[in-house]
Amino acid sequence: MTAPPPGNTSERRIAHLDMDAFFASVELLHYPELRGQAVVVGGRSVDQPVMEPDGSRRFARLRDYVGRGVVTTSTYEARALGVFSAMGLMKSARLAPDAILLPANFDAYRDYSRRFKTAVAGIAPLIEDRGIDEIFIDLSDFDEDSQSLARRIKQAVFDATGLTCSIGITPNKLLAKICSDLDKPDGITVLGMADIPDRIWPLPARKINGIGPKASERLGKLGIHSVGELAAAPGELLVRHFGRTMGSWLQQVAHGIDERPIKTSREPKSISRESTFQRDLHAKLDRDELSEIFTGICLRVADDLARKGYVARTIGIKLRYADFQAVTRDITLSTPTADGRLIRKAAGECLKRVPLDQRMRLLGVRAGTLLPAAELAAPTAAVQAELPL
DNA sequence: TCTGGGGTCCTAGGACCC
DNA sequence: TCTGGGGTCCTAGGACCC
Repeated sequence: MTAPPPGNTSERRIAHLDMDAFFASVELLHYPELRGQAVVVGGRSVDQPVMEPDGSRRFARLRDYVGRGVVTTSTYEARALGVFSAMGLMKSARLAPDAILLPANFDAYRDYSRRFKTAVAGIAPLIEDRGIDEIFIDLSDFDEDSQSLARRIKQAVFDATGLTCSIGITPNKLLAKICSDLDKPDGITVLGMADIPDRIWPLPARKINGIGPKASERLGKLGIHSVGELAAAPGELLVRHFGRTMGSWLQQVAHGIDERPIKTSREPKSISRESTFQRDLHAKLDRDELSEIFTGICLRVADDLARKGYVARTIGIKLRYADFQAVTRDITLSTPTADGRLIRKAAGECLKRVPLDQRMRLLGVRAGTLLPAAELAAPTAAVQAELPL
């Protein structure tokens, strides 16, 4: 490799790889007869397909669903009918009553997730995990041109899983993330900083990772809809409306600037479990049922902590009332723990600090300020020195 | 017939310490 | 009597992402 010219750092090459309709595509591997149909994955306690005497399979339909589930993923055919992730299943049933409904099978998705990540790592090892179905890859050290590199990675993913993905390759994570979405499914998009005015500025500001529904609505009220309009907006206007941090960030990203490095590993910050009830429950009227659920959630958090090897110094609860308003409470312990009974006790203290006159639809427990369990077991010399004899 | 579950990051006020 | 500021921890809420 040649050294970058003085006064000019060499441009990085960052890929974002996004699996196409991941959960739904894994399901289609198992039920190939559903290819080409509107298929939705989601819901709790959705029936597995039933094998008929003639060897065909009978699938649940969206119209038959009753409950509080949401769409986890849908095939492109279902999306064409207006059915997208996070939409309530009851609502999506109105749009696509005949769509096939399959229960989520997370063990299978995790398995395929490992497979595609391993396949990519065989080519390019500098990978940042971004969840079950997407990754960033640092390709800066390759000499190969981006198109052929992308084709090679996509082929490796397909060979390992039978699944397609879409890849964006650009100088940073921000642009790569936008670009992997520009030619979906099964696409490759490569661009450099010089392409920003033509390719990025016409896009809605909402396409930027970090500009969500609230921020894009506030931008809209300022007459800013596209990334280009955001780039043209006076910095002082953005800072006035969004604060200094967010305002200057908006200005940076609108010009495609993003220096965040690829993070190949990271420690978890919190571990939590939550549960939405089949029906809204009342603290007093449904006391026993609620107490059992609460303890169960605490024990699952304790189990997760133990399995992953962490102890937590803060324990918190989350509660969502029937009107969907959410409240949280948390408490810091003097000693970090992964013990289910201590977590239950701490969470119980938190629950006492919350109004319980309204019915609730959700209860959750969170363990935060995590510490590797090994560090608790072996206190440092400094800590030991402070212990009384 | 509304709206899952697992996360991260940011803000902001008050306590408390120096 | 009036006048400080910075830093960190704790807690609550909210935006956002997959």
